[in-house]
Amino acid sequence: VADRAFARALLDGDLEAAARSLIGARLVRRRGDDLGRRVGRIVEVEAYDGPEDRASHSRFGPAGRSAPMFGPPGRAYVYRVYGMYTCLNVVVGPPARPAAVLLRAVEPLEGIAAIRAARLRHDLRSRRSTRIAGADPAGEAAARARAARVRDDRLAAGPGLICAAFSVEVELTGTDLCDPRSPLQLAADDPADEAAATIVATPRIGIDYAGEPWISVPWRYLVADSPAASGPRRRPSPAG
DNA sequence: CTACCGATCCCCT
DNA sequence: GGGGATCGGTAGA
Repeated sequence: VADRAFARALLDGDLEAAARSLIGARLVRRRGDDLGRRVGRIVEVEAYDGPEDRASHSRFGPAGRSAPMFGPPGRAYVYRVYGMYTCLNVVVGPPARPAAVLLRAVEPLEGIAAIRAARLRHDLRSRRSTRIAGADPAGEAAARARAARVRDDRLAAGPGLICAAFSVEVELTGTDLCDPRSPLQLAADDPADEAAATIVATPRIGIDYAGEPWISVPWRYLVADSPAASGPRRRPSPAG
């Protein structure tokens, strides 16, 4: 089944509308490493506006890592955070308004074995660098056991976890996510799908340094009650 | 449930 | 030299 193109025009207007248009869209990893095709549904995003938004990386100006935010909509802005994770943004708005939407959670749909393998690879790479060089078979076995217990719908339940699960590295910054030839791209949602999805808005996560009003503006959008959203979750609820 | 903590590295604030 | 658009673990109420 061919992916349906994601219309770039959806990203070129109002910031909130652009962010909401990404909820339900598909994130597709087509190639770029030895793992197979992976597809997931975007269920949680956050909007970051121009330099006046004191939580937005566009406040650093067009010369640094956030340069893609000052370019055309539909490209990726990828950066490393806290040393060991990466975050994936979709650039939105015209270049005159440097803004982006952070992808915060994705529900795996296809290629779940590959998604799980990519996450395990990331987990093992992270912990290997924390250990003295040499064998640590017990620790590695424990890491593998932990990874095996993660439910399918939690495999990309956070901005760092998306990038681990879809092999998004900083080298992919600037990639045109609306180009079907790209190794990482967006695709439209299933027309028979998403109709019943209720989107809720909350303040953004992890930006207390920005001060008000930026701490409180409700620019985090997520599918209500999605089991794949970020943050701690209990076991699957019996009645949905 | 809340709170805190460490890992790790690149960009700057 | 400071600190972060994270995450998983631990301790305690």
